[in-house]
Amino acid sequence: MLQVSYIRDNREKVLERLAVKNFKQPELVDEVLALDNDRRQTQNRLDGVAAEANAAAKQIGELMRAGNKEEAEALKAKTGSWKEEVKTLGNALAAIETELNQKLVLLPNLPHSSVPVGYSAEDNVVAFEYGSKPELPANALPHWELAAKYKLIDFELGVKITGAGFPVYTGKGAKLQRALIAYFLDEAEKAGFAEVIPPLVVNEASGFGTTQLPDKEGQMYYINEDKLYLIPTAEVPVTNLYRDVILKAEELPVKNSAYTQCFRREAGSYGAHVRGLNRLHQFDKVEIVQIAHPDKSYELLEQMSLHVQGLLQKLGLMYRVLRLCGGDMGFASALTYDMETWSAAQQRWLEVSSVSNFETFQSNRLKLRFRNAEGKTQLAHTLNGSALALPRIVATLLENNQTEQGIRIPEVLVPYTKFEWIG
RNA sequence: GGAGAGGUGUCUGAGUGGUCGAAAGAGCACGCCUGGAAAGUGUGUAUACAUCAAAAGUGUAUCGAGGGUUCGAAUCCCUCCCUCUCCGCCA
Repeated sequence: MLQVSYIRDNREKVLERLAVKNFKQPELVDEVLALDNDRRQTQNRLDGVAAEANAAAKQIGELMRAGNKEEAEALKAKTGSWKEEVKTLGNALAAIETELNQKLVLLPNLPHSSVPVGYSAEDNVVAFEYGSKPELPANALPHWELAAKYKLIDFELGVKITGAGFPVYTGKGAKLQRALIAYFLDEAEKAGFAEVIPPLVVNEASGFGTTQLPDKEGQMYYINEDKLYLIPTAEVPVTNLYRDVILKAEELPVKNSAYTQCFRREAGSYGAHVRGLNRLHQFDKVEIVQIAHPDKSYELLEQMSLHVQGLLQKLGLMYRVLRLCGGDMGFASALTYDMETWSAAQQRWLEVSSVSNFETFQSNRLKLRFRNAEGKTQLAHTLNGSALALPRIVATLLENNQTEQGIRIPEVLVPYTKFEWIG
């Protein structure tokens, strides 16, 4: 969430930036500022009264110790009104803060100056395109049919034991999953990301820290009995590793990678675009996360983008990089690149990665800070990216690499799969 | 699931009504000492908010969370949360 002090000092800029994000309730900014003003005034008065009451209490203690009971009693008699006022002002302050926070969490992050103006996915800018469309055999199949033909993924079996969107990977399909996970983790390690295996369920505080809550609880599976959420991405547990932490400047950047399964309710999705592996309730993903010094975060974002692109290149996939426009960017992001691979049989682009810099938007909620050169605490920047999400990579691999003889496994994966062909 | 113990600063740990943001030790930082290091020694070492142009300073809050008693709460009372130990179950 945005820092109130920043909004206070940069009202015009905040409004101008929110407009780029196509934010519909700019009036919230002034409401926040008014409440902030209230808050400061109220706290000021409360602090003053509390100071008087504290001083009196201290004096009473001294008088009692000196055995001066009469004066102590006289002073006691005067404390009643302060007590009342402290309570009243305290309640008022709490109410103001509650309202302030309710409004504050509704404000999205401010987009970086390089973010293109736009309203929807149509307005995203293609920043880079790599590779060329593969030539497929005449009888080319979409991945869900390939998966059935070679017995790689059984969607119906998943429906039986769980429901739609929970595929069962079988045979070489299962091995391919494991190979991709291991390959992505190894590549992340080479790039300096330290692997962690976090819990797959998180508490409410974690969901709030990375901004899934309070807004997007509908996207997450919730375990009512224990008040825990199934993670929609490893971003949530991994970034929350550093909640309430003050890092040393020399510890930055913190770089972690994690493979987790991800769970998304994706309520209301249907149709051809969600067929097969295109959209699942449970899927595998390797995520990379960084905690960065504010001066370095954009440089690191570019590095993460290049890391993801390197993976796609080594897998031999045609892809493009999108610079998301303000209207299509996530709530918490300041700058996002989406990577999409070309799915040759479906004849469409599939999003396989999203790399974002959240600046201090998450760290402000997480209270994730570092000690800067002046020895003061300062909010760190958080970044993350998928490197990579498996299902659509698998979809693209199957479709784009299909031949008359079967499906060719990319060279870099063979040491992991231990087979070169599916077929 | 049953029984018990406990939550204090970076850590260990003292503190059962006032002088406690909190002893002591460890750690860490800086200095002295040293040819250099170790040892020794000295000093410092929470966070947030407010006030201020800013810093200094000052005020307020925070000893798991919330509420209560009291002039005054880390300390007493209530509720909740969490952790640990033992037993049971179990990969």
